[in-house]
Amino acid sequence: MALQFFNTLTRRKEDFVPLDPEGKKVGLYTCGPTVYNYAHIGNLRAFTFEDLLRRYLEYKGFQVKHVMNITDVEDKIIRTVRESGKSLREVTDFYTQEFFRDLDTLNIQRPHVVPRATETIADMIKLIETLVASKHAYVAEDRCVYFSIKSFKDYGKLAHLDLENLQSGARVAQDEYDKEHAADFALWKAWDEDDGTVKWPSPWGDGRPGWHIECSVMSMKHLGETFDIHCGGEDLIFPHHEDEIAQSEAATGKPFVRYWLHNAHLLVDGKKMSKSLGNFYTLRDLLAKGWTGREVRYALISAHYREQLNFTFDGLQAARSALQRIDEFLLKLQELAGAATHGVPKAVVSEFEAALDDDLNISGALGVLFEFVRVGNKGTFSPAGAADVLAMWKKLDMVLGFGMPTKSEVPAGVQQLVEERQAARKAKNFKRSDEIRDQLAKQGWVVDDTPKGPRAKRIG
RNA sequence: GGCGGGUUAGCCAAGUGGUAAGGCGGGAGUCUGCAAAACUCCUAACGUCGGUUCGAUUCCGACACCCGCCUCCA
Repeated sequence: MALQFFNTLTRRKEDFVPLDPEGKKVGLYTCGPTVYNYAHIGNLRAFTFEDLLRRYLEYKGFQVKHVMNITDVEDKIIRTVRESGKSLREVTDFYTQEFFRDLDTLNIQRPHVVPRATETIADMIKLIETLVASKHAYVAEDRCVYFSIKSFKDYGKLAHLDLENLQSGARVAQDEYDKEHAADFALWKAWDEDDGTVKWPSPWGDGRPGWHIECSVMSMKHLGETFDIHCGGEDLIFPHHEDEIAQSEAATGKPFVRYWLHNAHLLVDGKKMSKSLGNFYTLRDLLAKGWTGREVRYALISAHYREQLNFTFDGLQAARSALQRIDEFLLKLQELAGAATHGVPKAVVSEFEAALDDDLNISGALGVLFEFVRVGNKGTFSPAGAADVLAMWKKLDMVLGFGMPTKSEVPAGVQQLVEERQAARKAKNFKRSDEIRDQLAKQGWVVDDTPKGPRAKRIG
């Protein structure tokens, strides 16, 4: 079966065929963070989904050029700047760095190009000038430049909205009476006092770019006027991505993006994450509670990206146990030298791929792997067979990013106690052996007595 | 009000017009001095009411409940 993605634009699954005539290169743009605070696990779900997408594309042999923006000028950032007394750059540099640290913790691959909004302002002004010249945009009384949605006949094609419905339901900010249409959106925001020192010169006076224009400009700059895939959370469908389409296509006259992929949000304990409910978590919160990056990665990645994910600590515990099951299997293979050859069933790889080909059905793919683990645990492997399986798993892990387990290094002191305990057991001095076990536990080590002798493992 | 998604065992979560993967949990067993870990086996499910059909959890239509977007938001 061909690789298929659910395209928000058409609301159906479509075969994925890249723009590249040779079918090799893929342009991927993922909406990046607004760097005014630490990322929360809801944000990180989007980035783990996008990581799975990119890894699978690469696994399938595509050459992916992955671009992700950093939004480093925006209302909330300006507020943080004002309140902290720091410079814009100090604030955004700090949270950008922390953001990438989170990505590393979750083993998310870094994008190839990470443009910052504030470094792309000249290009944004150029695009806005084009839109003003072609009457798709106008300068209002308030000195802001707005995009005129009436000038773009396809407006609403992504979100499946029409203009009348937009007006009836939407709350319209009171200070937006300068606009010709309530849903017209700012391309350029005129400076006001609250902005402090945050401003750039433009043909329309000092100010700063609107949010939507950033993504249009940064994506087209690095991927071309039409590119393959654009991702983001489902909340971005409207207005953000709708507006990107409008301004980009109005400016270039070409289709902007071919496949739009959006991930559903996550809930925590069945409720929308919010600070007031006390169910708001950043990655560092979870790390502080003793969870690891890969456990969080597993929990975030193991449900289909278009389904709402209910994040719970029970779920994290399930992720931990599931990973332990995988680790035990792989560690066993690493140590094993059995009699019969088992070999790698070809079906595993093809079924794994078939699941992911179907709009990244990760649950199905993991199901295939666990099925294999169960069958594999029953069989025995020759050294060559075990090596084959490990090689296969390593390849599949390019997609999953869980990493291969390694035996924990046992310090000499610990190893000595383990041996002492084993000697005591041999001598049937169980009182002594249990004492040593307690002693090891205090040092953070647990001993498993396997048929092949004791094995020390670090706790946690 | 408009647009969209969901409802599968105790929990999480795939999928299918012919009674349904997987993970976690639970139970039993193997192993062990006892444990622990591991492994094996077992366990249990398609919101309600209609319709189409030889047959529906799967298609269609209602209903109920949940959730998202429509406003900064992954």
